[in-house]
Amino acid sequence: MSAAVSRAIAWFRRDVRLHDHPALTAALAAADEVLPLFVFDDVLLGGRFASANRAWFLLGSLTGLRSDLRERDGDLWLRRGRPAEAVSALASEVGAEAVYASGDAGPYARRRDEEVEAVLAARGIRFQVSPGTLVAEPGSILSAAGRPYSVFTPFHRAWEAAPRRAVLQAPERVRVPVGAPDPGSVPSLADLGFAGPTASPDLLPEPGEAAARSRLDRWASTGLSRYAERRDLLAVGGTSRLGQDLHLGLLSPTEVLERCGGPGDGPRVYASELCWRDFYAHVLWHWPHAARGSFRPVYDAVPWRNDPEAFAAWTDGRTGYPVVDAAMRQLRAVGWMPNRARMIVASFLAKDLLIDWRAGEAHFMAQLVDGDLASNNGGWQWAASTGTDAQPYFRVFNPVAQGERFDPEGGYVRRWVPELARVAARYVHAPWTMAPDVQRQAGCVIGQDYPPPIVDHAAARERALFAYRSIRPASS
DNA sequence: TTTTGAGTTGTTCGA
DNA sequence: GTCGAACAACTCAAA
Repeated sequence: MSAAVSRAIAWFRRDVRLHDHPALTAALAAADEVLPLFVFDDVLLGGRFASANRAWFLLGSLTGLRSDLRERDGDLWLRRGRPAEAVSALASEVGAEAVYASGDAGPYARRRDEEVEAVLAARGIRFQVSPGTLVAEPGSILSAAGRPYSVFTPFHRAWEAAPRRAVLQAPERVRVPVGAPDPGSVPSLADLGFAGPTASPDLLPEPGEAAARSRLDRWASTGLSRYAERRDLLAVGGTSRLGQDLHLGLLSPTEVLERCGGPGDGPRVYASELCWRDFYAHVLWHWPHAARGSFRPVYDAVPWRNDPEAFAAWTDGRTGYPVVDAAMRQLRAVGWMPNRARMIVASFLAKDLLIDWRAGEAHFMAQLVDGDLASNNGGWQWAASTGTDAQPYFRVFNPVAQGERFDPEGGYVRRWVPELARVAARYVHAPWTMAPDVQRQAGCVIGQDYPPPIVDHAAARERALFAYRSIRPASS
């Protein structure tokens, strides 16, 4: 190695892309030779929120990143272990002067990066963090009093007013260090400890940046303009389906926001959803305790029921409420469900079944190909009325009314609950109301072909209201 | 410091 | 069937 040649590592984490990548761009600007690296972190792969579906999506996306880098004379180095050790060992081995990475606002990621920075600093290696996983950097959106926001609407106003960085080009060439060690091969899912994705692979989104970019192209040119009217319609598929691409950073949220601009309600409402993603990441940055318990600690006292059978009925999609069961079966089959369905099943678990929302949060993280700690946690706490800017606790979704409103023809429930295939629309969200002869004619006898409701919604609602009221400090 | 207006996504009840 | 009010007070953000 010549003394005149400077070297850096570009450490990929939740930014598995080449387009609009500030950390990679900074590394390439600062160093003559850049070594792209991904580290399989056993803490994440085996942690409480590990997911075979996301691991599958990650592996496919890393394969894509490696081939994209190779097309640019580069490569992708793969290591496994504790990041502080793996990154610093490789940095020393190749004589890197700096390590560049995109910031990650999660509680574990912050601790990990503090440790990495310290270990690198002890060896005289700089650790530089760039933006790239959120539109606005955590800590950058504050009220006039300098305090973080815990209500969405004022956050949204400040977020819209904040300056935005420019979208960056993908590099044309990535020159890697001469004589660098073996890059290593992409492991199998089994190597990472997973038998296989829990969803059917042909129903999971195609991994990789190229596939994500074509999803973005299609979304920006077709679905986006009708997003506002169609996002909640369960049978329509009016949402972007870009969640996994944003979670893994196959797409930069800044670029997605720029591509999805324009007049009309569709772009406006979609941009606000990107803002929600930032909002919940900022909330966890400022209040990391929310990752483990209620944002408002008083709600840790809700008397949740321990009911493994009811929880299993919920995860299996056999609660007897068609829209809940359809959504839970879709989740298991394809590793995804639309946001409206997430709200319905979350409300059902937390309110109708009065089961701790954290059990539902964990189930979602195990299954969702787009599972994201901050967004998932924020959504669950919203549904359970325990979070920032939560819905009032006395709002309890009625699963029949939600079904009738957002799946009026019943196409969604019939697709995922085939027992209901021949039930007429007027009964399809409450099949137990069919007279016995109608049940027989529809091939859906309650208690035989399809379960009766696991709880009576009206009674369950009263139970939830009582339970939540009981822990209010003002109540007597 | 005090005050005031506002707060993603609903449901139920009674007129 | 449609409509408005009640739900139950609370916290936040900003004037």
